[in-house]
Amino acid sequence: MRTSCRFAVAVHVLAVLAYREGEAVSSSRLAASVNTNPVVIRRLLLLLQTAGFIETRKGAGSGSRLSREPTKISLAEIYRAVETDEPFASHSKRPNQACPVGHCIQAELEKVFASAEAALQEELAKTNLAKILKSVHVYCSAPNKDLR
Amino acid sequence: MRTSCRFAVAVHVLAVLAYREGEAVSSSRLAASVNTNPVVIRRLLLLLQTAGFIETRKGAGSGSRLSREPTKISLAEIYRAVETDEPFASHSKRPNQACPVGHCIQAELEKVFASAEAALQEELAKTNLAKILKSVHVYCSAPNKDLR
DNA sequence: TCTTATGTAACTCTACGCGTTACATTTGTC
DNA sequence: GACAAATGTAACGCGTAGAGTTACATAAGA
Repeated sequence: MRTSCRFAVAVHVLAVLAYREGEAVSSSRLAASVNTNPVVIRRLLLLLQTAGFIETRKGAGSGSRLSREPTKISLAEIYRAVETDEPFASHSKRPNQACPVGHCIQAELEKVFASAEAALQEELAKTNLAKILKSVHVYCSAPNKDLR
Repeated sequence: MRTSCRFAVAVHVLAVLAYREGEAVSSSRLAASVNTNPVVIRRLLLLLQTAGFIETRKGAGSGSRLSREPTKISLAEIYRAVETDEPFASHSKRPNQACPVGHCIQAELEKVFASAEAALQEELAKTNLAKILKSVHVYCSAPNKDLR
């Protein structure tokens, strides 16, 4: 199976930015929250910029902040922004076209893959960043504690 | 993303067995249709045996055949039989528990992942092997031609 | 006994994601 | 202008996983 944690980290990062409500957060601080390397975060931030979720500025005291309301960012959009491949992969080599099944199986599978992928994204679209953030607030009784 | 083509190949193999309607098919012939190595097929056949989709016998003239009607084999079952990992992966390292977001983001993500995975499988459950086979027949005007 | 086929181990090749270091560049501050 | 802080980005190493391949022991029918 595909096993990239980009989607998980992307939601995490955006949740932190939403939690900080417009304050600029550096890649180092985001990396400290995710527990990874700042460069990994910066690579991800580029994708989130392209998708229009965040703005990033260079220089001292700068960093990234949300450029869209958390209610306007669905998990499906985040998924599409950072996940390049589809969850399904077809044959690595072309099936034998002389076999009736091999001849048309890929076309059939493509339809199945497409509908499954659509169902997955529709489910993700039901949740947005604000909902995720709400859960964070529920679990976190002391929201003003120093986070890194 | 996860990118194993096991699911695609599994559907392909089962479709060939369904097409052959109970006739024993060797891993070599299945491999020829999929266009891969027989050992790759055999490894997959073991999973399909465990799932109860097929029976396999050794010896001359033997091979695998379906042990369940194509209408009784849904794509969701095939998916679960051969795909070990989930389409989503969480953080590679544990998030910073001192951060409010890091502290509870994984639990929230698990819920999201579970519902998305469920939606995906529900969509796959709408299709079964018989439907796939039907499409093959539609496309294939000469079903008795020599297939390998 | 011979042939055919599976089960399975062991190995290589390849691709990819993550992590890391390094550095040029930009931007704000003193 | 000098300095500090931050991003953008290249380059590399590491670990993992799937696919493909070879080889061989074992089973089963002819």
